[in-house]
Amino acid sequence: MVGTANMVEVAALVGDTARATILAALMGGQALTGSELAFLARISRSTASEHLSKLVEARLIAITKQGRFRYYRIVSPRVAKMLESIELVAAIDVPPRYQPRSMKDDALRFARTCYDHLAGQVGVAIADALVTNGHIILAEEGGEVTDAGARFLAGFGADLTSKSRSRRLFCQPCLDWSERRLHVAGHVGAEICRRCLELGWLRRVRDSRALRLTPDGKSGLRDHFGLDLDNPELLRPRALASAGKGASVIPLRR
Amino acid sequence: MVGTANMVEVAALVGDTARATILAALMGGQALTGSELAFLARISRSTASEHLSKLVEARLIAITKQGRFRYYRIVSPRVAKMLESIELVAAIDVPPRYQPRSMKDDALRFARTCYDHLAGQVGVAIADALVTNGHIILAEEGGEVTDAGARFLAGFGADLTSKSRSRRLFCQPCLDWSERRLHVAGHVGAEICRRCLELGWLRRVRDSRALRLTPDGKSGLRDHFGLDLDNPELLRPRALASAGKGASVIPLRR
DNA sequence: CCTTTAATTCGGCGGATGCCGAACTATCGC
DNA sequence: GCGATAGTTCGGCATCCGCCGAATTAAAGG
Repeated sequence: MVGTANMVEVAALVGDTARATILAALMGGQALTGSELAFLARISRSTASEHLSKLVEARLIAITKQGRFRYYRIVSPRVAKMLESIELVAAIDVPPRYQPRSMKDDALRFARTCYDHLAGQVGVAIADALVTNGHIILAEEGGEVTDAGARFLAGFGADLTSKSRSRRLFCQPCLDWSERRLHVAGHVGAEICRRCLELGWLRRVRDSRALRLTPDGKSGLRDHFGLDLDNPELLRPRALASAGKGASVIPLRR
Repeated sequence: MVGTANMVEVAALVGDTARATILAALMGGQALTGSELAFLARISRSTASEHLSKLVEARLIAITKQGRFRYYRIVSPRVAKMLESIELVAAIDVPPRYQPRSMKDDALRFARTCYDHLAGQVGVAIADALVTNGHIILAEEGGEVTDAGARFLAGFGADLTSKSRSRRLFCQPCLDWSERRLHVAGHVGAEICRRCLELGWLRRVRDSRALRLTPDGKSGLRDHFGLDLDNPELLRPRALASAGKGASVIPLRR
């Protein structure tokens, strides 16, 4: 049967603990070296090398040589989407009561990158705030930036001009597998993530997809998005006074 | 790491030839019995039973008992989406020149069900026709039914009233892995598929996801959608004279 | 040019799992 | 009830493949 044979190969590649750990790490959006990935997956360099060769050959990841280093990365958004969809099914698979928690888990649940955009409680909270304030419309089947939202995001420093296609095309919903709620993906999501890192609101945590919220980020998200991240009720953004009226512009910093 | 462990399990389940064949068969949208699936996957009943137990336990498929028969089906659209996304990556994985062809392949390429909607050349051609005639807007990131499209589809006999949410929410694009072009999924896609089967335009092929185009279907698609399926240039629908003016109503038949 | 570090290749070990047939259970139709 | 058919469970076989360490290649840098 057409397609089936290769589908098996792809799924089998993901269906191994070491390789899945590698792919999950690369889902952080950063390119990593073989040694780093071997360390993260707790396997020897030689074993990692074998896995990486297979993943490259199957075109799930790509390699960039830089001197004696070889950087690996997810090859395309399509592969990232596939991995997300597997994560999502897997997350729902298991009754929540069985999900063990750890410090590391908590960090990931709080904030992380998902290929090129934000996920976790922070990602969901930002999405909720944008929806509450009428900046975007978000549903499982599609998302859209409103006129007010375009102004607001421009003021935030997100560059939405480059991909000029329809407003809807680049604001995609992504179901968060830890929160099981929607967050913003697509070009809009990528820009929000980029800008948060640029502003120093969030910083990458070494050897992890997790992101750490800085004091600047805490106040920035409060002032600009109406989010109080000290409050355990992260999911209840407050409407901004300025919502829809055009937003204050945040200067570039750092 | 949260999520990773189970993602491995899910992917590993798909990453076996017999199980993938079973899942691919169930992607046809019909519930099938264990014996049928054993036959399709060319394994013994006992082996199939083992595989099916695992798939049920992992909640990728569900079971309905009917007397001494047990019918298996894909458990949710989310699982179907995951399988599609794997198929898509797998299809792109392999350089086209290496794809072997067979009679069976050709039937699948021509027309098939994809969980609950149409795929293959016919699926893509219908989507193209709807776009050409201004009935829907379709892009990789989202789809939408126009006012004219709503009238047209109502005339065709598709029931779009039940799910009353936004027009966009139930017209989802789905990238066809054999054609590598978009076709219509979501509620709209499911209704088009249902109606084509109801009208006897397409019929299911035994033991396959493939669909056979009937003479009625050929004339129906020509008259109502402007498609000439005898023409190898399937992908060039003609604009309908009636497009946008409200469409003729097709009576229920069969 | 020699040391150091990154990465690959190879041989061999060991665990995991897909597979079957035979025995067993469940349900139908007579 | 009894035979027939659908499906499950179990034991055992065979194969696959992930893993490691040691040897090898590649590149950087003194």
